[in-house]
Amino acid sequence: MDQVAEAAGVSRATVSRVINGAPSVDAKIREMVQRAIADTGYVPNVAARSLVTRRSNSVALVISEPDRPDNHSFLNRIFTDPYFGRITAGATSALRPHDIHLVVIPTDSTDHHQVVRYLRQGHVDGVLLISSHEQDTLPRQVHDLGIPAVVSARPTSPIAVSYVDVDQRLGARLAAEHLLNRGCRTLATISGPLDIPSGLDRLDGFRAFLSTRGFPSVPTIEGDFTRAGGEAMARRLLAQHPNIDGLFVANDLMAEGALRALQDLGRRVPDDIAVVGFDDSSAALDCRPLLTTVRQPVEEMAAEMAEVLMAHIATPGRLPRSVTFQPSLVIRNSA
Amino acid sequence: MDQVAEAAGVSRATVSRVINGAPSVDAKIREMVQRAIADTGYVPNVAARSLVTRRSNSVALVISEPDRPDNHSFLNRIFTDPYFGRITAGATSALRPHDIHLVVIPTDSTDHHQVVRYLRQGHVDGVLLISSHEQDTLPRQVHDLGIPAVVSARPTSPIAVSYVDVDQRLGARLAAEHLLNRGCRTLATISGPLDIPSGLDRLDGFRAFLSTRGFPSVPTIEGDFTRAGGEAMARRLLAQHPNIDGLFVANDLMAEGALRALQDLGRRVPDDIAVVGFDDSSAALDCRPLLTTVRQPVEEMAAEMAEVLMAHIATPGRLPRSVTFQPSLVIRNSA
DNA sequence: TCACACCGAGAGAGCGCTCTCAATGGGCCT
DNA sequence: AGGCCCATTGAGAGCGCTCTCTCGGTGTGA
Repeated sequence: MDQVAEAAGVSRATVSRVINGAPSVDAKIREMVQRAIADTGYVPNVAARSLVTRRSNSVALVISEPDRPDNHSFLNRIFTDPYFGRITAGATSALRPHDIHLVVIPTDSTDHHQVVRYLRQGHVDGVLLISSHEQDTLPRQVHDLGIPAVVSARPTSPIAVSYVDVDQRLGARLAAEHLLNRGCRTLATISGPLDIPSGLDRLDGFRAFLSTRGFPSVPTIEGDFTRAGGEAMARRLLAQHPNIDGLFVANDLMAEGALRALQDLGRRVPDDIAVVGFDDSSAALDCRPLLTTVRQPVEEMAAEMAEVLMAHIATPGRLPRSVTFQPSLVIRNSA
Repeated sequence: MDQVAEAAGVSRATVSRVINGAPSVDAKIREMVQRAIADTGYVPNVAARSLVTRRSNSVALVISEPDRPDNHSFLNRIFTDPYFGRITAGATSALRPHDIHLVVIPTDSTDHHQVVRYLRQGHVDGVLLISSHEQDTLPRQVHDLGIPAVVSARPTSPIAVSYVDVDQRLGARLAAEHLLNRGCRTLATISGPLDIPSGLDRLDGFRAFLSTRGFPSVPTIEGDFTRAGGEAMARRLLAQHPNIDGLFVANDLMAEGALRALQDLGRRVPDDIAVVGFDDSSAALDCRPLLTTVRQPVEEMAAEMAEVLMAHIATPGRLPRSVTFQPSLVIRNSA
């Protein structure tokens, strides 16, 4: 930096001002400094900068997955579910204009300690926390750290924290309505894990709406949000209730598996049985027939999370607030 | 830190020594300091530390994907292909004991500039670079930066850089051998993209071995390593060559798609046509029938990449070296 | 013409840590 | 017993940057 200052014939302070875009610099001097920077190939030292600004200009995207008793590692699940790619894309797009970097940290409950230590050390200015598991203690721990944070869904315990969510119940209702409108009269659902709020809310919303329309009870089977789980649950569901003609599956990945099971069982979709998914992820387009599904604007939600987080970082005392997005129905070929 | 020093009745220097595990500290004093640290809840400031040590204790995992003309974003591809989850898991496991953090940076060619800037700024001590695309300029750019780096595959241009790879040709040979041993006599392959070394090498190895066994020409169709691509290519291949009885698909994801196509076409697997994949990823277990495939020890390879990188970081002048892993055949039900 | 205000640039003090170098003290050798 | 050496600890100088405070210079109004 001293080199640059000397090359431009100014003081370090002025070089700093130019780099940080301070308005009070003469245009000519600014230009000289910029040329000097280009000539010397100078790159600011981030450590020194954050030492004084107490900003790292990066935020963590912590993806907290419960450890389930299956043979797939949580990393594998995270990198296989298109949902997380959309989250990353959305957050990145919002952060990039502010030149803030995203550090992706996948975790399961076994290394919460590591994550907390990382956050405490001040590597990042704030946290985007993707946590859906009800028993997950990470939201509370992060909250107690006092570091700015935004959570991806309504927290299960009453923590004063900002969050962004989609109206899950409304989404389920859209699915139910559509199935009824098509003429389906024997509805069923493969729910998500019931220890996850989104799983619970979608099931609740689906049942609640149907009961107002004269369907007091609906065959339900609990799934795990994976493709293989969807396939297995569909098989089991149809074995128990062979005459189902409308199926709501709580996410697209399971719906993809369910469609495969239905095909194996010789059911035509949507003629014999109509299927509606949830998410509108890329998996919906991998399905045959193409999946009718409830669209969750995941990218926009992640971007909003990032915006809210940046606001919290900029204004430390800011009160938590929540933002709810509306889902919409995307009609394709499966229903 | 001063607080801790005062509480323990020692100097800052001694506190620093305790934190960094210097051996020359009296056991009693060490203990006092540790208690003081616990009492005060002291956490070292990483920025100040890296300012003086010139180490960030984190490395970047840069996943560079070519931008292909499809409707899925590269982020979606990265977060959908199980391969990257395995890479992350392997690298993490090797880095964790050294308390080094992994910053995952997905990128396509449009933001190489951003990535390079990030690396130049000294956020990380080194780079694990996952880059397979032949025209990818990132390996060269990273190399020119002079920052320690390890690449995931044999670089296409002759760059003096360490890399870790699997013996692709041998893997393809294992597949070919297995198909012949089963009695298949009309073989074909769905290759990977031919502008990617792994795609090319697998095709080459497959053909080269078969020609030594009296099969001078093998029907080949170029795929794109995606599930949908595998399905489409399998359809096309079988339309042109209806009597194929043995198929080598250059990765598991495409093989999954191919199996789906074969099922649609009414071919029984493996009785009518045997299928061998490549990777042994979790997708192999999503297949019906379970996929016979060439196992690539991706986790181990990623861990090795991390080890080599740490060696480079510890010894700046170290000469580049390459490590090649052996693939193995995993026999399941599809062949 | 003078005083005042305001704008732009420089000087210098840290940010919190590590690490070298010097100092102190105890043990051991002669 | 004296001296020397090694083992520990303390003191203090930076690491590279930002930012406040100060100062010089120019413009404006009376």
